[in-house]
Amino acid sequence: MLFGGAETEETMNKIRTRFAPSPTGKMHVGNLRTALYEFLIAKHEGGTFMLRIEDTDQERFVEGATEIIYRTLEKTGLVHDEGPDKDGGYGPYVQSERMKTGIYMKYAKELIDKGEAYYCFCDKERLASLKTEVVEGKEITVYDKHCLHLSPQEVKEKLDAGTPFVIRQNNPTEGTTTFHDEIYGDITVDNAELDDMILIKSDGYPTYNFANVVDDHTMNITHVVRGNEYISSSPKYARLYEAFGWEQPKYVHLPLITDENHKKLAKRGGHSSFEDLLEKGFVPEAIVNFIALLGWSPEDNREIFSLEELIREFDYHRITKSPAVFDIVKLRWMNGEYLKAMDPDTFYEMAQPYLEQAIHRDLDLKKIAAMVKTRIEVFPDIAELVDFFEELPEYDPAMYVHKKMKTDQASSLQVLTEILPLLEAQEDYSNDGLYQLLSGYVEKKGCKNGYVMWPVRVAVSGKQMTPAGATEIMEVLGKEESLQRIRRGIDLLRSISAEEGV
RNA sequence: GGCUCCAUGGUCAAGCGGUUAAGACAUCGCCCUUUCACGGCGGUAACACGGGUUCGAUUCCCGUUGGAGUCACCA
Repeated sequence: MLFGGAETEETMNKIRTRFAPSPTGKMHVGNLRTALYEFLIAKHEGGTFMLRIEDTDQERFVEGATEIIYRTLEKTGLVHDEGPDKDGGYGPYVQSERMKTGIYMKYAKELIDKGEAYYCFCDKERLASLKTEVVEGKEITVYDKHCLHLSPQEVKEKLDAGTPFVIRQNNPTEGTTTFHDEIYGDITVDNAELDDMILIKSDGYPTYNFANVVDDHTMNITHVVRGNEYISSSPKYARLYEAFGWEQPKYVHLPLITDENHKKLAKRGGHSSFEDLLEKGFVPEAIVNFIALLGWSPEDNREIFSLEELIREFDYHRITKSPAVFDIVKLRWMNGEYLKAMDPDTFYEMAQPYLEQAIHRDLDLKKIAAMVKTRIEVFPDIAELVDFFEELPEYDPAMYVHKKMKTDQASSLQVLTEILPLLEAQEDYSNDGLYQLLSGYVEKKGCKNGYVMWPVRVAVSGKQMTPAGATEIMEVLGKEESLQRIRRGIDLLRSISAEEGV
């Protein structure tokens, strides 16, 4: 339930959110989850979801990273309404291009005029000489406002001389600054904690901190949604808004997604990027569904959501505060649910490469796909499930012993020997035909189904577990191969009993 | 270390002063079964600790402890 004022304000001003990644490599799930929530917050209210590329760090720029961003958004269905490729009247949508318009410098100078920022000519050496302490291997420097006290004359001289400079925010040293977060509530810090952060770098590019604020404001972003790691710098952003006299957006800070050691998910470190997950055989829908539930839950107990359903259900007020461990085991389960629900043709299409990699002989892969569909969680699981189709493995005759089925090696030998002629005579090698044949034998024999099915299955697969029953396997294998495998089983069992006899 | 945030089972989580403290994954057991899986049924397992406030705290406040994030001319 919203307060009256907020409600009217929200319904009048259309929500605008933005996903603002920097093209520095892979898209890890933390980023993706941020994008997802930004998308959902906007779409839940019929608002606008925008993509903005933050490429102000030319050193960290990675070739192809922008393409990864586009591809990921496309595959996950997080369609942006505005972006570099979709002008919505707020462009350019790439910060390096925005910079060319002079926008950042213009606003930085406005701040200088107001006394809220200043030129700084300190070089690396001076900065290094500043009071620094080393904590856990990290150097901590607090700028001493040295250049704030330069006279206008001195500033002009240095500028004219072409001395390299940066522009720093001029933060107060007394009092406190408070900003309101939609999830975490009011957060207050002493202004003494606020460093005079750099707004414009010596290469003329704005820092993330500055560009972000300028862009969010000029692009009319209503809800700034971002990871929790930004919460400690948010007071500085709030001060920037104040300094400009701009209205603050709503802040929605998201709880961190961590690894199993409860540490922030690193961009590096393997299996946490969207692309890695795809490679590991996860489907985008499952990934999206899973990360949606990392930090948010619906009112009921439902867990399986399509993107459309998420849009409908997503209320950002139900976002959690505490961090969530990225549990790949549960993702696997969820992925399995998606595979089971998938229509057979789509499943076959996606499973085909994995099947072809495991099986090179001319078998009905479609039938095999249907067998494994409900038994795997991710596609790579297929390989070890179907490898026996390719070739009958060497197997331990002890597999013929099954207490519950009341089978042992002797009984198996007998069963196989007795049914071999029946199978040789059988023309219909369909699952139904074979099942009927063997059932008939069972009936005549007056034994349990498993008493004959078990040894047949073992003979024909050579495996402890298979994705299907004996007759289904034989159907796929065909008459010739099936008979061959059963004869091999008989040979194996005979040689054992001969040994024992001696 | 300073600052900030967080704290319900192994994990994701519901709960928003009075509940037998949901549900899901994982785990264990049973059933079903042409093995395994699927499916069905059931079990083990949690409010970090100490003070308050209150008739009554998992829930509100304070502290302790623990964890995390952050402290760049990176985002």
